Amino acid sequence: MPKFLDSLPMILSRSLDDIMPQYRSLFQAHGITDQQWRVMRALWEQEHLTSKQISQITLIPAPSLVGILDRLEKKGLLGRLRSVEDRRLVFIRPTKAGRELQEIMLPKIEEIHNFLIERVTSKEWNEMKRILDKLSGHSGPSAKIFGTGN
Amino acid sequence: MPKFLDSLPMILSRSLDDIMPQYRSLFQAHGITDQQWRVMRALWEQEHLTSKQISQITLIPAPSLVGILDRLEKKGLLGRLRSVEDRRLVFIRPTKAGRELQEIMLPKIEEIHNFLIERVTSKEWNEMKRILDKLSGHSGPSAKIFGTGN
DNA sequence: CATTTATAGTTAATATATTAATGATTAATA
DNA sequence: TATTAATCATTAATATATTAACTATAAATG
Repeated sequence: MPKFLDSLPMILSRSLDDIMPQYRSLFQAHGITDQQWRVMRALWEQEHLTSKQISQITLIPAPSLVGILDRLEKKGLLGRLRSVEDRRLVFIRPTKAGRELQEIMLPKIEEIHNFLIERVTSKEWNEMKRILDKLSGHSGPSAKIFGTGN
Repeated sequence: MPKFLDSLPMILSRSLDDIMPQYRSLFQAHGITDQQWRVMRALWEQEHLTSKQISQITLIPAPSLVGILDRLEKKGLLGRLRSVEDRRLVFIRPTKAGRELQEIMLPKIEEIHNFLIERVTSKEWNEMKRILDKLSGHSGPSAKIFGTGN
């Protein structure tokens, strides 16, 4: 295999390209996009999040999030509310329709997830996460010495 | 860890978000983007590729590739040439400037690559690739029964 | 208290992803 | 051979990523 295809970015991109279509057909069936689902999903466990928090949880960059929230708001799936204590903050909450969508989609999402991870053993799954974490620099010796501090 | 963050898309996206900045600063220093480098890199081993082939190698979707090739052509890093045998094909070739950029950048890219994989053992690196391949459905029993045929 | 500094959300400009459709060309088939 | 089907590159429309800059607000500091 040429080295190019064996680089970490290409390996990860290839995996994403392989698995995302299996999720995407579900997203499309419900009229939302990958990133729009990420936001709705983030609101499942905590339905009182600021834009900043959603950005951090979903890994969606803040400038992208603005438009995504706009579209989800227009679809009636969530609402924005500016904080009164700190007027810089904007709280995001799912609407009734948003919560209903979450409840309909979550089981199907978990089905896909289970279908995927059934391809490996529980040990392999954990190994993969551990190794990826090391590659990201989140563990190992250097991680304890140099921290980004974010 | 909440289940959301433990999904395969989020795990892979997180890893990409962690490692790409290390490459990106190099790309920026040479005035190109991630995807533009992917194309130039693909032309390293075979400098006579069609758009279709580049799309497959780089995982860049064909419609995106059009603009990327436009910009690389405008920067004088590659040229397009329509095939005479099959006039549907367009051959892509790096220019002299393009080959020079490849030669300058490749060693630095490999430096970053080595820096990253030094975080894990050779065994772990291969394990990770094997497990990701299984998750993608490229190995294991099902892969031998159901093929996409593409 | 006045000024500086930091933070959250946003806008702007450019590049890329996604899906569908189109034009030109070639291959397959009646 | 005339027609149909398939293929490659491309365009179009919408959504998102990336970087820089900007606004409003709050915190820190002199």
